[in-house]
Order: sequence, then C-alpha cells, then structure tokens
Amino acid sequence: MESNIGWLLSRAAFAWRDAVDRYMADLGLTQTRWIAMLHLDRMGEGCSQKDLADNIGIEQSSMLRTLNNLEAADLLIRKTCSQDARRRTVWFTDKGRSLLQQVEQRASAGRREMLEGLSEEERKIFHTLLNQVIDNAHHISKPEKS
Amino acid sequence: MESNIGWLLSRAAFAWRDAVDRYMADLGLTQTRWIAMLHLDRMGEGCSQKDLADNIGIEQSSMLRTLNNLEAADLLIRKTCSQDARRRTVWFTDKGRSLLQQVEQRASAGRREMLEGLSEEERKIFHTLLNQVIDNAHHISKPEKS
DNA sequence: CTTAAATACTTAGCATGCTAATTAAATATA
DNA sequence: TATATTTAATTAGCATGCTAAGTATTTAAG
Repeated sequence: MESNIGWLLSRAAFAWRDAVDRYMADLGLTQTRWIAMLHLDRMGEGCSQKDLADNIGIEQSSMLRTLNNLEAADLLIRKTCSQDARRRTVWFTDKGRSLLQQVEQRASAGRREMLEGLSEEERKIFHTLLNQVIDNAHHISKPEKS
Repeated sequence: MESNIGWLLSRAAFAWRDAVDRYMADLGLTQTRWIAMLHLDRMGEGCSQKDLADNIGIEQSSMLRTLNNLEAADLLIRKTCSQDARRRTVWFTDKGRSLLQQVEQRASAGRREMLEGLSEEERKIFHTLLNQVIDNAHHISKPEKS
C-alpha cells in the first residue's frame, strides 16, 4: 500500500497532462490535440487517420474523436482519398499550420520545466523504466490462483 | 518529438492500469475501486467520503463516483453521520470485507509482475523520479512569451 | 465473377480525473 | 441571535483511452 508505485505513476501522468494542458491552454490545445498535430506534421499531411493513430499508438476510435475536435477548431480538415474510398486523409488548415511552430516551442519548453531538476542520466533512466513497465504490462499474465 | 517523455508517461500509466484491471477483473474490481477499498481498510471503516478522497489524493467528486460504484456492487455502504449531518461515513459490507484479503494479494502480486526486471535501486529511483515530476507539475508556470 | 475476409471509419458506451455550481449543515463573526 | 463563511456531498459536463459493433469498400478466394 505504502509503496503503491502504480498509483503514483497514474498521478504523475495526470499531473503532467494537466500541467501541459495549462501550458497550452491559450493556444486552445490539450496534450492529446497538440500531439496529434505534431505527429501529423512529422508524418506529412495527407496521411490517413489510421496511420496517425498507429503512429501515436492509440486506437482509431480515440484518434477520431481528437481529429473531430481539431477539425471543429478549424485546425485541420479531412478529405476522402481518391485511391481508396475507405480512407480519409488529414490536412492542416492555414490556421493549423500557422500554429505549429508555437506548439513545438511550447511543447519543448513545457517538457523542460517538467523535467527540471533531473539530470541527463536520470532522464534516460526514466525513459528506460517507463518503457520497461509498458513492456511488462503488455506481457502480464492472469493471476495464478490467489 | 522523438523524446516525448510526457506521452510515454501517459502510456505507461495507462498500460499499468489496464494490466492491473485485467488482473483484478475476476474480482469485479478496477484499479480505482480496489485502491479505494484498501484505503478504506487502512483508514478504518467509518471515515467520511472526504477523508477517503484526501487520503487517496483525488477530488471528492471523483471519490463519490467510485463509492457509488462500490456501493452498487454491494461491497460497501454509507451511513449518515450522527455528529455531523453533512457527512456520510463509509463501511464495508460483509461481502466487501471478505474480498479484502484477496485484493491485497492481487495488488502486490500484480505490482510484482509490473516491476519485473527492475532492481531494488531502480524502483527507488523510479519512485523518486515520479515524485519529482509531480512536484514540478504542481509548480509549473505559464509559458513566458513564446 | 461471386463470395468471404480484411480494412478504414464511425458510433455507442464504460471508466476516470477534473472543475464549476448547488444544497444543506456547521461554524464563525458581528 | 442573525448573518456570513466554510465544509461535505452531489450533480453536470469536459477530456481521454478503450472495447464492441456496424457500415462501406477493397482484396482475396473459389
């Protein structure tokens, strides 16, 4: 109980998201939304919703809701793909594209503040530990008997 | 982007919760719910909803929903407090109390699996890093100018 | 070519955490 | 004592992630 590191992890993740959301608030973005924008920029406009979801590591249905929000905010638009009628490709609007640079600046500045006080080595270790936990989670078994 | 440790943290927290939920599924509990039960046990039955929320570190409104769920599952009940009519105290049902031991076993067994491969020292570091991040998050400022 | 299987997008609904606003009761102040 | 403030519980609604189920389209199989 005392060392419930799983719960601590939840709280840390929530605190981070909350802080970064405040950090991005005046741009009208939340963590999920600006991450989608940065990934779209990195992958290149015109990719499909599924490609984006896979790249970010979330489900299509989650991606969809975020894209709906971003489209409603006039930051991007979707067009049906001429090669494959099932697909819809994603594109920045002018407004969305013009926000990109600020988003990247904010993201790295916010990250810098969140990691304040951690040495370069600690950051690497943190990264490694998080990945190890994720890996363990994916391999976790059902409890034996209990 | 490549080193978006904030996102990695989110994913780790989600993966952990998801894995532990699977681990507890046959007891009919989720992370949030069994944590509430363990805290109630630790604080002692008869504490108020607010006391529980404060102890766990979440808002009353979040606590309330979880308690509603647990009460609906017949694992605990609430009684109005005779000393202070605003308060409602929380108590285990027989069913809830009888689940406790299994819950604790599962919790520690699950935690053990999730931390598989991490040395004792790495766990300590992990703990420290998470706390540092939480602390930073609480102190984060608005972006300067951008 | 016709049918079955796979793929992309959607919709619906669960689980959580939060903030904001309400209500009722207790406490503090004038 | 009467009014103002604080506190506990609740309700309502936002933001996210997920799974499950449904629709349309493309690809693979027979």
